[in-house]
Order: sequence, then C-alpha cells, then structure tokens
Amino acid sequence: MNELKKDNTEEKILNAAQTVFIKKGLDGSRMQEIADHAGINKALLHYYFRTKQKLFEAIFKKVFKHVFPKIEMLVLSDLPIEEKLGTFIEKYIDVLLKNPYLPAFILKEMNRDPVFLASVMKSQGVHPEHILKMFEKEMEAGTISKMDPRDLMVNVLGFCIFPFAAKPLLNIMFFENDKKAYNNFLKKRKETVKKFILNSILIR
Amino acid sequence: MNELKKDNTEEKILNAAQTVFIKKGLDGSRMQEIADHAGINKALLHYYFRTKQKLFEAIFKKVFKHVFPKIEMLVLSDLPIEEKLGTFIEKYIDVLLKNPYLPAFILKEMNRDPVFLASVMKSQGVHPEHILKMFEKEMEAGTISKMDPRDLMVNVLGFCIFPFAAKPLLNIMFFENDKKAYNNFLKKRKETVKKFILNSILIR
DNA sequence: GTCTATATGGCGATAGAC
DNA sequence: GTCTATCGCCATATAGAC
Repeated sequence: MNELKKDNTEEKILNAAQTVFIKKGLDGSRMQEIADHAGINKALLHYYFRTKQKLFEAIFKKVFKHVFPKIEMLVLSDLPIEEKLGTFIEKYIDVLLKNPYLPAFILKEMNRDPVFLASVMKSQGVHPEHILKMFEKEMEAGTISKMDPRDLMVNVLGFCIFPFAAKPLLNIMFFENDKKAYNNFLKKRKETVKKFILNSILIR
Repeated sequence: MNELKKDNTEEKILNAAQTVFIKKGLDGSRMQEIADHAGINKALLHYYFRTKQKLFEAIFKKVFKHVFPKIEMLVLSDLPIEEKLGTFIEKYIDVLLKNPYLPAFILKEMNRDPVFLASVMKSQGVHPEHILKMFEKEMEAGTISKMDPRDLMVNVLGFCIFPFAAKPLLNIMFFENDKKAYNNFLKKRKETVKKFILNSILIR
C-alpha cells in the first residue's frame, strides 16, 4: 500500500514538474506551482526529490530522449539512404508534433550546465559518430552529394526543430497569430522537409 | 556635466544588462550582478529604469533588430534572386558570428510575453509580406521551384539560426567540445548554406 | 508518507543622506 | 545623480506532528 502510494505520488510529481518546467524553465518555475499541479504540498516535493535542482534534472533527463531519440537501429539498417532519412524525418517531426514545447525547453536550458548536458547525452546512447559515418559511406558510394556530414546533420535537425523552437515568432511573422494555420503548416512540414533535403542531396 | 554623466551611466547600465540578460535570461539574472558589471550599485539601476522588467524590455528591443535585421532594401532591389538570397545569408550569418548568443537569447525569451513580442516586431519594421511576395513572384517567373514561400523562409532562417541556437549541444555531439573547431564550422556555414539552399531551389 | 508551520536567505525595490 | 541602509516579500528548504 505504501509502495503503491509512493509510485503514484512520484509519478504525479514528475508529470506536474514536467508540465511546469517545460513551460517556464528552471528559473521561472515555482515549487508551489508544481505542488499545486500535482495536488500535493511543497514539502512532499522535497521529500521525494530533496531539491528543486534535482527534480529539474530528473525532468530534463526524462524529456531529453524525445529530442534526441535513439535511432541506432535505423542508422545501422541496410535500407537505402533515401528511406533512412525519410523515415527519420517523419518520425522525428511526429515526435515534435506530439511534444511541441520540447525544442524550446531544451534550447532554453541547454546553456545552464554544459557538464550536466554532456552527461545526459552520453547516458541517452546518442551516437553521432555512427550517423556521420553513415553519411560518409553514402558519399563515397556516390549516392548523395559530397559535403561535410556535420553540415548535413545540422541541416536536417534545423529543418525539423527550428519551426517548433521559434513558433511564437514565426507564428506572428507568417501566420498573423493564427495557431491552427501554424499547426497545419507544421504537419505539412514532414513532406516539405523530406522533399527539400532529399532533392538537394540525392544523386540519381 | 550632469547630462554627460547620465549618458555615460545609462550606457554602462545598458551594456552590463545586455551582457547579463543575454547570458542568463530575465529570470536568471540578478540586478546586483548587472550593477556589478556596470560598476555601480543596485539603487542606480532602479533610478534609471525603475524596474527589472523595464530594463529587460529595453535590452530585448535593443537586441532584437540584430536577429531580424531590416532587409527592405535588399528585398525591394532588382537584383537576381540568387544574389538577394546569397547576400542575405552572408550578411545574416556575419551578424550571428558577431553576436553568437543572440539566437539562444531571443528563443529563450520569446515565449514569455507574446503581446510584447508582437509589439517589438512591429516597431522593428520587419515586413515578412514583402519577402513572401518576392518569393512568390520568383516562383511565378520560374526562376525558383514552386513551394510554400513560408517553408522557404523558415528553411533559410533555420539554416542560419539553428547552429547558433543549439551550439552547446551540437558542439558536444559533433565536435567533442572543441570550441575552435565549432567556430570554424560556423564560419564555413555561409558558403554551405548558400550552396545548399540555392542548389535546391534555383531553376537553371 | 503526508501534512502544517516555520526557518532562512535572497532579491527587487525604496527611503533618505550627500 | 549616486550612494548606504533597509524594508518587505517570496521562494526554497526543513522541523516536527500525525
């Protein structure tokens, strides 16, 4: 019974903290607000996570894997590069559509503690080397144009992430603050990005 | 004498505030820290700007124009689209190279107050419509491939801004935290972005 | 495990002398 | 205009009852 309660409460706290932290960041969030969201009181937060910082780090870790998902399987598969990239872009934008505030959150908090950031990245099993090597092999094989593979990677990520990260600005600039229109735009992005990227690198 | 002093102090405050706010954001910054940077005391900050919020807004406005520079002249010129876009990308990345922390700062603070953001944008004389129309005309004329001009705009901005905004992350992922290597990468981006964008949209 | 009450410190803002 | 001193609040964190 106690354990069940514990699990329930911990989960409630994590969910509440995620909501609040993602919206307001570490500095902008109040323990009281998180407690309210979770339907408990402040003291319990400290009972479970000791400090605000530790609670925040738990959330950051929990959330980070969505922004840099594990794509080992896809990278190591023997699908043609066209499909690998296309699938990645599709799945990735799908994740962002479901979690549209993650990019802004991660970008916002990224600068706070580079050491912590590095540790999170390692623990998440992101292996950029594999991806870079994959691109290099394709370039050697002549299936895609030659370029710095890091540029290609940054380009793909930027295409996917930027429109979510800069949402408020772009929404005002290009959509007169019409949120529905902007969401439609984001949905269509899957196809747009695929086309744009593949058209410019595939050698046929 | 008094006026000279005033100007001097106000400038010192603005410079100090810019340094601190850009690094730590509104919530993360302390009036004390800004005062220290400016070589004055807290009380004087309030004498000049009354509240932290007002000081912050002054900085945000001051800084915003760098991130969305006035490009009317370029847009309205009769240069070929290839040169317009090429020049924009070059100049823009140059600005970001000189102010590498701006993208993260703007993205970080963008969500706080959408109304204020909108007012800043209007006051800065950014006219997205002109840019979109320019693209549309080029598409009709058959000089660039047909697509949603807003996608094209987001793509260009994302290519330029994202590598600066996500610097800490990308630096760890692809450059083993070697800052010099990353800065070289950013410098080369001017050419890379131009090539990538122009190659994929120009019809020859 | 969960609560109420409280300690503790920090920060924005102001008062008032010079 | 600039400073020192201080107010008043609010946020994190803890003590201690249940």
